[in-house]
Formats: sequence, C-alpha cells, structure tokens
Amino acid sequence: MRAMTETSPDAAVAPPPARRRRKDGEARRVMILDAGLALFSSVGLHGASVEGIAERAGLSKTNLLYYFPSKEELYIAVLRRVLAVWLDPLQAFDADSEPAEAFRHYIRAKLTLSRDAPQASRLFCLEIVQGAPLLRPELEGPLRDLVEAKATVIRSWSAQGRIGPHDPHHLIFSIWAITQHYADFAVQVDAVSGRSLDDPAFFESVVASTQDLILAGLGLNPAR
Amino acid sequence: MRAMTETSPDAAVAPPPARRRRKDGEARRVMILDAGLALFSSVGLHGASVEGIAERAGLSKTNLLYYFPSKEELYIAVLRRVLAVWLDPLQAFDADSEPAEAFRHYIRAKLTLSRDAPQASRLFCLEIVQGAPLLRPELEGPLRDLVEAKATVIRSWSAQGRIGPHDPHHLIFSIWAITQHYADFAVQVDAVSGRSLDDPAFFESVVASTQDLILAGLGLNPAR
DNA sequence: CTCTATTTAGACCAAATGGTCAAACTCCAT
DNA sequence: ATGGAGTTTGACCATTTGGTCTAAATAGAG
Repeated sequence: MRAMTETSPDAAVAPPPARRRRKDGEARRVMILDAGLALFSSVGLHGASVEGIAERAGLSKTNLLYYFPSKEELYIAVLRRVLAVWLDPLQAFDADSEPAEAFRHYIRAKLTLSRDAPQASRLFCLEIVQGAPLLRPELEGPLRDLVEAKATVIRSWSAQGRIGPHDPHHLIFSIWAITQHYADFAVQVDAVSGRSLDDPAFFESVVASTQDLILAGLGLNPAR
Repeated sequence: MRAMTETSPDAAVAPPPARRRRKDGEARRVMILDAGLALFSSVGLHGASVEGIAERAGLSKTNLLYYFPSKEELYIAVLRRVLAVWLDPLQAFDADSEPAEAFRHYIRAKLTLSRDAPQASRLFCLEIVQGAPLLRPELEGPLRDLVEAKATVIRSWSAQGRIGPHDPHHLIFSIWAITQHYADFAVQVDAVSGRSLDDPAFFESVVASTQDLILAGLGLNPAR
C-alpha cells in the first residue's frame, strides 16, 4: 500500500535528487492523517479544528498546514485512506471458493475491520450519512462496479442452485449493515448489551451469529 | 407530552392569567425544530449555524434564540423528539402475537420509518456514531430496559420451541442495522443500486427480503 | 382605546478558527 | 564551513458565529 518515493532511473546524469525531506517527513504525514481520522470520526469535519488535530499529532497548526494546504484537503486525504481500507474486504470476496465459505470469510473480514478500525468505519459512516458529496463519484464508479461484479457471482451461484434465490444487492447491504453496526453503533451496543467487540468472546459470538443468519437466509443450513 | 400550563385553582381571586402567547407560538417552535432537524441531520451539530436554521425556519436568528436559549438547547430538543420517534416501533413490538407476525410487523414498521423519517434516522445515527455523550443516559436507561423486556419475550419463544435458538440482542441489532441502513446509507444504496425507498416497488422488495432473512434466521421457513 | 406582557428585529460583541506571511532553523551536498 | 532547499514557528488577519442588549412592534384583556 505504501507508495515508493519515485527515484530517478539513472543517477549518473544528475546526482540523485535525493529527497532532502526530513527523515520523518512521511511519518509526520501519517501522524497527521491518524490524528485527523481520530478527530474527524468523533466530531465530524466541522467539529474538528485544525489546531486540535495539530495538537493531537504533536505539531503546530502552521506546520500541519505546511503538509496539507487546508483542512478540507486533509479531510479528503483521510477519507481516501479510509475508503481504500473499507473496500479491501469486498475485493477479497472470493468467487472461486464455496459460497458458504466465501460469505463466512467475508463476514469475518468485515467484523474484524469493525473491531480493528472502528474510527475508519465511523468516519465513512458520517460521510455517507451526511450525503457524501465528496465520495459520490467513488461510490458510483469503483464501488458500484465492484458490487456489480460480486453480485454477478452471487447470481450465478443462485442459478446453479448452490444457494437459494436472493437479491444480491440486499444481501450485500445486509452484511454491510450488520457488520458495520458493531463499529458505528458501538456505544449503543455497549449501552444496551454491555458488550464490545474488543471482548474476544463477544467478537466470536457476533461472527458466528452473523454467519448463521446470512447462511440461513441463503438456505444453507449451517452445520452446527 | 405537552405539559398543561398550570392554571391557578380558583379564578375568583385573580382573573385567569391566560397565556398571552401569540396564536402561532407553538407552530413556530415546530418550524424551528423541523428546520433544526433538517440542518443538523445533514451537516451535524457543528456544521449547522443558528443563522442557517433560522433562515430555513423563516425567522431571524435573534428570534430563534428567543424560543430556544442556545444552539445546544435546540439540538437537545430536536434529539429528544427524534428519540421518541425512534423508540416507537420497538414499544409496539407485540409479545402476544405469533413470533413470525411480530417480527414481520416490526421490520415493516422500522422500514416505514426509514422511508418516512430518514432525517430523524440520520440524526440519531450521527449522534450515536459520535459517541452520544448526550444520549448515553437515555440509552442505558429506557432503551436498555425496553430491549431487555423484548429480549425476554424472544427468549421465551425460543424456550417454547416456537423459534430456533438465537441470541436476542444480536437479532435486534441485526434488524436495526438492516432497516436503518436504508435510511442512513441511502446515498450509498442509491449510488450502488440506483434504487430508493421512495420507490414503492423497491420498498416492498426490501421489506420482503428483510423479513425473509430474519425469519429464515429464526428457523421459520417463510411460506412464499 | 389603552396598557402591558410578549414577540421581533437590528446593532453589536467576544471568542474561535481557517489561513497567510515572513523570519528562523535544520539538514545535507558541495 | 556554507549555501540553499526543505521545514518549523510565532505573529497576524479576516471571517464566521454563538450569543447579548436595547428598542420597536404587536396582540389581546379590560
């Protein structure tokens, strides 16, 4: 995922215009992005101040603005990273394995993400709920195409009788909804049930319950 | 909900200190609450300005502040209304009817709410995602108790063998997640599938799919 | 019609905040 | 060492914004 800093092919012509960047230049950007994610995901774009983010990242406001020209630009950069992470599990949805196995694996991957990257999930949620004027193109382009590809696979499974008939879109939406619920609505889950995904026992029980629910919906009686 | 204005016991001593309130005083409050809901649900608490809300409600900022002493107070008032609406369907979850019927009815009620009050759903979502410091007590008190009551019913159904074994909390969370997804993530649903709950055909298909999924999860083969 | 409690609006204020600028500092290749 | 590119900082500015204050307008009871 980390991009190489492009080095000039031949160092003979000109002495390698080596990055004079401060050794930790890239590390600082990451610090800022992390701080931005933390703040944006908990108080939103408008609720977070540049100064607050800078403080959390351990530098001055002015210095932050040196790395990112404006708050909006930083926000976009944070969102972009989040989107990549968010898309990852769906890309890994495996069309070649058994349907039951593919769904089981996908559900576990999404819930793992909800456990390990809840801030990313929440920021994504905030952005979508508010209308995502910024993410719209991404959703209508890459995401839509990706979903369509997976939906085709699911439909073919259905046609082969390997799973019961079900609308692929609704199926995918349901899995997204349930798995992300445990990250996005964590405080509600905690308030109502007193549990958190950080508790390994609870995590496994959520994985199992979700898998059971979806597989049952597919007409695949889970053998348990 | 609306409190009676306390009238002095005997009107003989003093002439009834009748409210001199402008006839449409209450209507204006509603206008403001509606405008607040619209703005808060689309740009969040921090993203909405008092002036903007006032403009949308058709009065001056100062006048709005006359009805609600501060932005936060208005926000709380809006949230309170939203919470009441949000809780409604769960309270109506009927313990006396057949399990399948109760779930079918509940799912339809929640989806109807997602269709007819998407702004309320989104504001609730925003608040929870951001940690709901304000709603926390409500969640840990009334909501938790209500869920516990319904969970008990579900467990008893399970014990009687009327539905398959399933963790009631996860079941409820799943229903919430799926049904609210169609309101909260409407732009994503639209971007990916091109459909909206406002389309009656789509609405019915979502209701049916969700009911099928949940009932299958309960081991109740829907007769369809 | 008058008198008073309620309502409305405009001017104003202080704090917060996004962003700019020029000066200073840190490296590193020469 | 040193010159210049890259980095960091503090001072500063314009705007937004939540909220106050005062005064005008208005509605209804008598």
